[in-house]
Amino acid sequence: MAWDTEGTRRRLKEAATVEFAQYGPDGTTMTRIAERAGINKERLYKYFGDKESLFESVLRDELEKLAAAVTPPADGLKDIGEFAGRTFDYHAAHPELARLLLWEGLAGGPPADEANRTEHYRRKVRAFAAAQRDGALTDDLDPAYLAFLVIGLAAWWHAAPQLTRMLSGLDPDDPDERTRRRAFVVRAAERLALPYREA
Amino acid sequence: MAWDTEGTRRRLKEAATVEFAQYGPDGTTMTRIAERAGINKERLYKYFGDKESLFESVLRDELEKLAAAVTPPADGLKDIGEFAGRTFDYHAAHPELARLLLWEGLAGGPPADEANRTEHYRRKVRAFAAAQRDGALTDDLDPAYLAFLVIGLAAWWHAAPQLTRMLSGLDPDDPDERTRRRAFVVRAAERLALPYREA
DNA sequence: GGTAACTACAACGTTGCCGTTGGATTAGAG
DNA sequence: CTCTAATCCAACGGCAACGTTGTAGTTACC
Repeated sequence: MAWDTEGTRRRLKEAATVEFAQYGPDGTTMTRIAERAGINKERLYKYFGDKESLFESVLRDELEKLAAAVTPPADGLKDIGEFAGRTFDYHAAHPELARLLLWEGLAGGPPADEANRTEHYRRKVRAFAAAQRDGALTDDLDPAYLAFLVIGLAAWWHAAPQLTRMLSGLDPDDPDERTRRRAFVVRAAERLALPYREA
Repeated sequence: MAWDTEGTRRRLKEAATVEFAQYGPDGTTMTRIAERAGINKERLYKYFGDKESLFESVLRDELEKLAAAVTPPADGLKDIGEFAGRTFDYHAAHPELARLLLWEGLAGGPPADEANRTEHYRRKVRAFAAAQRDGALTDDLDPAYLAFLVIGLAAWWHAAPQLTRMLSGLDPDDPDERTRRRAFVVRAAERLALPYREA
């Protein structure tokens, strides 16, 4: 069988993603990551260094995937509901990302890949501000906070799964429930961000 | 000096609250809790059992404090903006609670004190539904989701502190920044939940 | 004064994880 | 075939955490 170092690397990182998302940086063990990947633990250290570096590497990858999958709408955010809906879809399909972000936030250290991410968010804020100037979005709210909140609309469900269960009593994995949540996210984003319409 | 078993208990729990909020259930050590409280570790086990029980006890207490401090408005939620604002104030003044809730959510086990909390939330949802029937709130949105989102409005800042820093570049502890955030929360809640007004 | 409860202190056994190492296998490249 | 590089395997040292225990001192209460 041929050497497949890229495959080895990929399998390790996939396993690390699952484990980190599930158990967090503290609760995850390097041994279990290696076992899940079916690869010797020693490979982890050769490829990724220590646990912290591995976590950052995992998070960076997942953020890149999100950015690639959920492109901002070309029409200047006037369809902000759908944009929020698509962000929600991504998080629903990839719940690991939200969890990784929450672990990172709770850990409290400096964010991984901070420079790139900051630039990415600043671009988003500028797009929101531009849409406000065009009248596509309400100028009643600060664009940075608005962008922050739209992200929250999509991710908050994963941040407090206990609350959703206690509040609604419904299974988050039920397809109907997911559809309802998505519709809510879309409408909430519209109510928040669109200029008031005539009643 | 007189025995002060209640004081000992309280000091231990306060120390545990700080440590758990900061480092999470995994990152917290019983030894450090005892050191912070200035009380021998062995007392922890006599009073609270193992680490998991202590965490649940801490969380239960903090939730009770929130419920006692932020009472639902008597006027049937037509002033939902202020209600959201007061919830925000509480979380801003007691950031431990949000962090404890996030740790709990990420851990994934069954929520501490589930029965009481479920009942508490169900009451909230009924209040929202009643306000919708009265026309004080829009009936465009599911009351459970709406309640969930209003909580999120107040807590999301603490869930993703990296994002707020990268998006706005501002210090969350700056008083002016806090005032702005509060105003945003109030307006966002109103835009979300109040019936459309004539433009 | 004697007894029971509370507390302090220190050390313990056990367990588990991190990150490393040395050597044995396996596969490709010249 | 030989040399190099990737992988596996097993074990290691070091450390820190959990939860317990035994002993000694302190306070309340009868």
